[in-house]
Amino acid sequence: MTGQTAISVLLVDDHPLVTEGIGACLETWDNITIAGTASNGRESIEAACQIKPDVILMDINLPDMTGLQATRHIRARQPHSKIIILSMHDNREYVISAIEEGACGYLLKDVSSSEVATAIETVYRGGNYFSTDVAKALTGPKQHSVLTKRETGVLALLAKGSTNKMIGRELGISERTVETHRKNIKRKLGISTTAGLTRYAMENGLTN
Amino acid sequence: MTGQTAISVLLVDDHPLVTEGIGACLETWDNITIAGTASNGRESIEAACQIKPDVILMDINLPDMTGLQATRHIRARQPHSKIIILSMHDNREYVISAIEEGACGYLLKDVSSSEVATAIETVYRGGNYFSTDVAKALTGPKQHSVLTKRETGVLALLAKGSTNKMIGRELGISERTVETHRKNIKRKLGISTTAGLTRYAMENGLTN
DNA sequence: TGGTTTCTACCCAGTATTGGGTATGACTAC
DNA sequence: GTAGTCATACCCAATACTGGGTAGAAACCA
Repeated sequence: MTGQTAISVLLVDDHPLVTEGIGACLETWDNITIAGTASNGRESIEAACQIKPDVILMDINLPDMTGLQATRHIRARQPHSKIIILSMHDNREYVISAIEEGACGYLLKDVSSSEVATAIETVYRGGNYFSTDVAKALTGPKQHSVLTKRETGVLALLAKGSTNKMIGRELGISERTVETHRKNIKRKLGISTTAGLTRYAMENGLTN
Repeated sequence: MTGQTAISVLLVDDHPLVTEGIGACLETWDNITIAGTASNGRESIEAACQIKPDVILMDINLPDMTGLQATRHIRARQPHSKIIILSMHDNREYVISAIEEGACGYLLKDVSSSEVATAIETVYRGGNYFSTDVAKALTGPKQHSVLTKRETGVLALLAKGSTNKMIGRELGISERTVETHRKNIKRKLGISTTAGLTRYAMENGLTN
């Protein structure tokens, strides 16, 4: 610890082992201090408002909501805190949405702890940080984000095993509408079976 | 480090952040030392033969093979090393297979680093260690009814996106029979939808 | 403002799946 | 030699999904 105050960081991940591990790694940096941890979206929002950390390291897969939803809530209540999304799976298709929600950084699963530290420092100083592969994904030849948000939501529930009726109840829309979304998803992806859709969803990280 | 030699541990996970993190946590225990890390199945087998660690902490999801396949190979070449399976996702259905492959422990994603340390010490001393939820799954009322060969075959095709009719043609049996198999599979696994079956098949490596 | 996309919702007829059954021959284990 | 499992196959009625549509309201963009 030098004379200046360290950057306070809030860790959000539902794996205790991961928060503990990243915490242990980051604590070795003099200018970073772990101000707290949270294991789901609701906790992360509460912790962000209480602790008011400089930087939040947010996993994208949380049990109660996605890291992006948590990010939106936190940005609304605690705009001071910079948020870095940490995608432990290889789902890079959220990058655009993450930026839209106000995230300052996006790290893929294959980063080292020193890169995390660099990212924390960068966003703390007001910059943005995206791991190399993410940057490539952004500039690369057109990602197939063909599905709309609603369609993505329907597909995620579909892949979890919900029927059209259940999805309709869950999303507060008619079963007919779900059927329409389902048809459009299949047309857009060129997939005709439920099994195929489930595979697509799993391979693209739409399922937890 | 006391007078006695520390337990040497090999960490296997494709996320550098996870191996670094767990490593940093475990190094705080005097009687545990990280002898090496590997980020895929092939590397883990090589490292196990070279380093001959006392204990191997093996993630179940590796890029080139499953942790169970790696376990089998290592058990054949390096039977001295005790292997603990670490399932960072919630897939506990591998437990039986893990034991069959010769793993000495099985940890679910929601363990703390101290529980990992306990597990390492336990298996090092010749015991077995299963995190509480896993033990529950093993002893619980739920019969781990295994699928027959035919049922497995049907499930694999199902997960590929085939309809009952297509599966019947492919396997040279009646569509009625496929329906029966499908019913039995769903009853055995306690899954009611096609999407659920597809997920199960993918998580259990039936889709190659 | 005006066009486009997104989300919503429905119609219809056809096909597929579901969840109850029953049943028979073959093979396996004790 | 008999009990149990496996693979086969069918019946039936109910439910779910499919693949064509159309169409209005809201949101988004230029």
